[in-house]
Amino acid sequence: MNESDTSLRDRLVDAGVALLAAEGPGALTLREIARRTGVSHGAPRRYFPTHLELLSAIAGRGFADLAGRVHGALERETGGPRAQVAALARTYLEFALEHAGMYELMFRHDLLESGRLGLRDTSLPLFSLFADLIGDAVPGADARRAAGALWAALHGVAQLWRWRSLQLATGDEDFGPLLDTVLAAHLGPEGAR
Amino acid sequence: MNESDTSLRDRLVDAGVALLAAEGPGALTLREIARRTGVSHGAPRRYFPTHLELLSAIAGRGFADLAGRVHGALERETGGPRAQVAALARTYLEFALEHAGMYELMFRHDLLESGRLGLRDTSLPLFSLFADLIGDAVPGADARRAAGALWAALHGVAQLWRWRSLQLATGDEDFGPLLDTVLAAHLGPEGAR
DNA sequence: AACGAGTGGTAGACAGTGTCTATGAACGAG
DNA sequence: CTCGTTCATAGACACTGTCTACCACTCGTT
Repeated sequence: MNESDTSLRDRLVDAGVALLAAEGPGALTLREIARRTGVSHGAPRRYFPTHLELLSAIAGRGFADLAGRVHGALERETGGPRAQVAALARTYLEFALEHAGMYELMFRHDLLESGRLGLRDTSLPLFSLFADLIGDAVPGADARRAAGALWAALHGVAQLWRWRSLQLATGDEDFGPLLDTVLAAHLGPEGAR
Repeated sequence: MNESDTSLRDRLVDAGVALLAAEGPGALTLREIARRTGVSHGAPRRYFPTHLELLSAIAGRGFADLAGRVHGALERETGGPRAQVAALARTYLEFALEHAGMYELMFRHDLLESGRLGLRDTSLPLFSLFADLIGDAVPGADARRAAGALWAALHGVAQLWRWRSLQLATGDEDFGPLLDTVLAAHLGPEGAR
């Protein structure tokens, strides 16, 4: 038995992540995940008493992944706060678009037990980091409010872009110009500090 | 028979809208809608061959309702383009928060047959109107892009606010200040024109 | 060494879902 | 009167999430 050296719990989440990437959140049936893991449909119940908890564990992988990418991008970008915010924003958007299914799941609060399971513990510190950067990048403003506004804008772009509404509305085919517009609006024009 | 003078088609959508307001998108089962309309579970099929089409018809009511409110708000507000954009934004957000279930459904593209069914015919003109206003309010910018950015921000605020993430992040309990932040970012500070 | 208790997974049942199909009632046109 | 057409009913099917009874296995205790 060389595949049970990783626990069934992890293998279920692995299968879920793969299935999510391949077919989207709608395909994340409990039974299909069990099937792909090679166990019976009742097996997941021992580790995830309910479907929501399994989905939440899968989404947790997404939050951790996103946090890792953001931190990586911030370490790579050393051009001052404004450039760091821009890098963070671009990373966030790229994640949302490249991992569309995962991103969708992460914000389907009806599928996740929102309160529990460290989602808060993963994304709140990330937001605080974001707010600190914004505070440095645009010194005058209320940092938390400004960060909330920019985050909302990014989330909105991610969502509406994936649904192709923004391409239709703006005529763009790349999200770069729109992202620049958003950043300029929230951080001031590019040259400023 | 005094309730069949409105067609079954309309009664189904009515029941769906009511159910949506009462219990959210998850409760919008074909069979439950049929039950509440007082017909068998197979009856809707004649008017809505698939579940998605019924849901799309329900969402269509939402788009029409939103468009009506926006036009009403614009007629009521006569203080120039910037004030009109602000009124539109506030109306949009209030709709999203007061009709949370409907708004959620309207942007669940996995439940709607996005292309078809005049959603495009309802919301694209609305967006063009929006872009024109923006063009008047902030004359320098690319109107479509600026409108797209602001729309995305509004959508993001609506979504994250409902999910209570923004309250948690900003500490606010009313979305007013955050909305002002968003508007100031995209339209310039309040006094300007 | 033998046993009893957990642990971890199986398999079947149940109510509920969306879709499909066969059936039947009502009704207007010829 | 009869034939078609329209509209709704009812049952079946495969599938879902949850629940429960069962069983194989391991491990610590006596």
